[in-house]
Amino acid sequence: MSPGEALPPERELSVTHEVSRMTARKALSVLEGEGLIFRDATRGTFVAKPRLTLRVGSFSKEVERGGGRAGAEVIWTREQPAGQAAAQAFGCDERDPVHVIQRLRRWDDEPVAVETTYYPANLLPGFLDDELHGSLWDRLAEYGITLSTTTATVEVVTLDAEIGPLLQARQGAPGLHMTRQTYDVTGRCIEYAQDVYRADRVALTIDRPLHDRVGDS
Amino acid sequence: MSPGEALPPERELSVTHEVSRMTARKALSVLEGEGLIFRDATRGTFVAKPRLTLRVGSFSKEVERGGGRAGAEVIWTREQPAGQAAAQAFGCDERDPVHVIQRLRRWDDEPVAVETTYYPANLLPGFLDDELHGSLWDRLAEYGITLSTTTATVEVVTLDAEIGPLLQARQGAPGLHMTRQTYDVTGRCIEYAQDVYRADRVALTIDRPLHDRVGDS
DNA sequence: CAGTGGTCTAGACCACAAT
DNA sequence: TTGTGGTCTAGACCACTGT
Repeated sequence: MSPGEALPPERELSVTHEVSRMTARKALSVLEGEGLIFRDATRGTFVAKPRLTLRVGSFSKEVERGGGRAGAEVIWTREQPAGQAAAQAFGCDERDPVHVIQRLRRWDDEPVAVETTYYPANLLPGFLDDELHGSLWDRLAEYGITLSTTTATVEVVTLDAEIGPLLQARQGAPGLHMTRQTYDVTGRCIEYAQDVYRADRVALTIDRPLHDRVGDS
Repeated sequence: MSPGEALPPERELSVTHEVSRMTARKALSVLEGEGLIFRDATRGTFVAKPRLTLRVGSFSKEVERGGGRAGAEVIWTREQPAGQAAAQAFGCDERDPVHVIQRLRRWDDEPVAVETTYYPANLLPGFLDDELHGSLWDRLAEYGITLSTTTATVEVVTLDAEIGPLLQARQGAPGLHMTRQTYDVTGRCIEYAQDVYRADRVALTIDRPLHDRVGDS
């Protein structure tokens, strides 16, 4: 079947396959989790488009498959105390101020990720007052910051009542949670980020030189 | 609650919270997907240990959290025609022979991943005849191969009837599927691998230098 | 209004393990 | 035998949408 094509209604599937509707729904939920189909509460169930493949760090120019238009929409910005997680990343005090930016990342108008990014406020005065729709790394360059390395941790989560609606996914849908820290050439942590991707719509890809630690698969 | 502690039975939860058992099960399934609890069909429901954190592309010496003992158990080995996916990775013909090794990776005796690895057979005569429990990359070094970079793609899958039992997970549990290609210093693809992790038990971490492509977050 | 998926109920039977 | 989770049933009501 082709993307966009409609599947039979759940009630019809349950009759034709001689199972209860709950059982038919469970089977469809597996396909939904795999990203093969999607459901619309009022219209029905449809074949999904293939997953997008994004590079780690989610860079707008670096989408592998699924051509289209990238976009980042600012949901909110805030200046606040760092708190425990960001303070640990930056090696600062929990009360030190940080800039926080939450953005919705789209591909072809389809929401694929919610990105919450933290920066030390003292390094970046006025950072929140200017353009935040484009590349934040380009903005950092304006402050004379040269980035060097990223470390990221990925795990599977369940989309909650806060993130799910932003991604137009139902609560309970599978998500990929990525925690990122980006360092500049002096080894200082400049960026701390928490990204949540729609796991049914996205695959992540990573290039990694093995440099001096070839070793022990 | 502490790891290993038992939760009340589903039937009891459904009474005390005044919901049907199916509804209680659904709530528990969210916690199970998050890796916070696990269920044993005959013993009950228990609080899980924290997830392990593994580094991408490497293993035994590189576990971040969750100290314990790593192990790799060979499930099977095989010499076969490359097939479409491996041929594309190696840039060879689909009929060229490859060595294939499937191993079960454990941490503290707990199965965390199934790893299926492909190597061009002509480069590695006798590769399957020797020790395969330890580091395969060390074995490659014996053939004079120096590895250089890895590229990996990660996506969320549902564990099927083949992989699920190997990981001692029930069918339908969430998994992380990683496709890896490792290249040597001449730019030749040496290793093609398909890994499946228990998503409820594992987080993946990646270090990545940004080198010459700082860009456009 | 009819039709969709989302949710929930109150049962039922199963396999399995411990007692 | 008892108790556990795993599965399934045959309904029900809801919110929402398009006609």
